[in-house]
Amino acid sequence: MARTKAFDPDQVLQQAMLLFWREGFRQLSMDSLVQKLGVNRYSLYQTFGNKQAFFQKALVLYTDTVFNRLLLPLQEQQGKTAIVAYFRLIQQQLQHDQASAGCMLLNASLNAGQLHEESLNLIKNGLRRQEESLKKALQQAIDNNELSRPRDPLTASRFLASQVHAMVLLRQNAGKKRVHDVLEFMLAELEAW
Amino acid sequence: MARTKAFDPDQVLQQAMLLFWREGFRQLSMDSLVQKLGVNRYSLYQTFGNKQAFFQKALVLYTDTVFNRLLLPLQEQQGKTAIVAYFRLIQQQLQHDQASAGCMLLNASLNAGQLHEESLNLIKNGLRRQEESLKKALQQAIDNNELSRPRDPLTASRFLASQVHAMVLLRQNAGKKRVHDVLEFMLAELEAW
DNA sequence: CCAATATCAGAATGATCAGTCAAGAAAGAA
DNA sequence: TTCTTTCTTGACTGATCATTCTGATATTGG
Repeated sequence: MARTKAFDPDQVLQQAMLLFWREGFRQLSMDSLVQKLGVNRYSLYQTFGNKQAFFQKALVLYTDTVFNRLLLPLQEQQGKTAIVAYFRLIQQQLQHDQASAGCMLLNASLNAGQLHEESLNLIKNGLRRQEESLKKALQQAIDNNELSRPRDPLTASRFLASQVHAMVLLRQNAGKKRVHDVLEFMLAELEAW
Repeated sequence: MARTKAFDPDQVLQQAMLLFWREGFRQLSMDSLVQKLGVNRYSLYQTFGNKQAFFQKALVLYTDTVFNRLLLPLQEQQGKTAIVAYFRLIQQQLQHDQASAGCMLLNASLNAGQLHEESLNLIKNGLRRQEESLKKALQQAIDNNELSRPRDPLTASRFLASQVHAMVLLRQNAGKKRVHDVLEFMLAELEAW
């Protein structure tokens, strides 16, 4: 019936996601995408829509394949164990070279001014899921009497989410070892909770 | 001998600093600066140099008048008291409307790709001063036996600096009350150190 | 009041940006 | 084969960017 695409959209979207993650929406130009993806401009527009839609698709892919996957320990394990497992997983992920790009959701939220509402909603939802997963695990920890002193689960979950964000952002400016050490310190504090 | 400037460079730089702080180097165009400062393009170039130099001057002004000033409690007080006073000052500052712009140094460091080396050095030095001020106060706290258990001052100072950064960044995405609550939580944790 | 000189204003330059167009190439259906 | 549909290509548009030029205009020392 018609000519077939000369590229695999899924694979190209994956590559584009990595680029948007590293460079951000505004910094990454369509010219640059054309060059780095090896796909023609117009083909990109026909396949993914305009730049905003393209970024959004990349954001969804990131959330599904990276962000949500990191939340699994919080959902599959219980209480304090789940929280520690989550922090350990973050610590491990931050040792990868890729991690110097930080978190695509956090990066995007800090440059919220350049984005459109749909993208902002995706970001907000992702971060809300993170906070709620932490809150659920914290509530379990409280119910199981795992904490040495009482803490409000809502504020504590926000505190813990901020801790994770701080480590991710630290990784963008500092080396792996430093992040590992500070996270080890943080885990020692958490053990004393 | 010659005509006098129709504007006060110091005052204009102050305004420009607020704009660069809020909007960032790349997002804030010279067109926009011309319009918002009410000063002619060419006059800006003659007075402050190119955009990069202009941003750098704004960065220096920010460091001198905002960032370093916030470090004073760490230098004027001692040990744990100094640290708590610093966190309290941060908490108070984050209640201002202006604070939703975050920290100019942190913002800039997270968009390091857009900046030139001189600006990056200014940022690195500022953040290093923060970390070292915290380390000094921590060392005092350890020497005075103010901590309930031993902690490595270097890692702990990096941890505390990250805490502050996390709160500042939280303020960019969340409302004042939320930041206040989480910081109150953090101070309660710190009390137990 | 004059002349020297710095400032001002707006237009102009060349680069880069997102997005579009028209013509041709490929792939399957008939 | 031939036709139709979709994809590809590279040039093109108009907007925005940082920076500079030019021709005034204003100020101040003499």
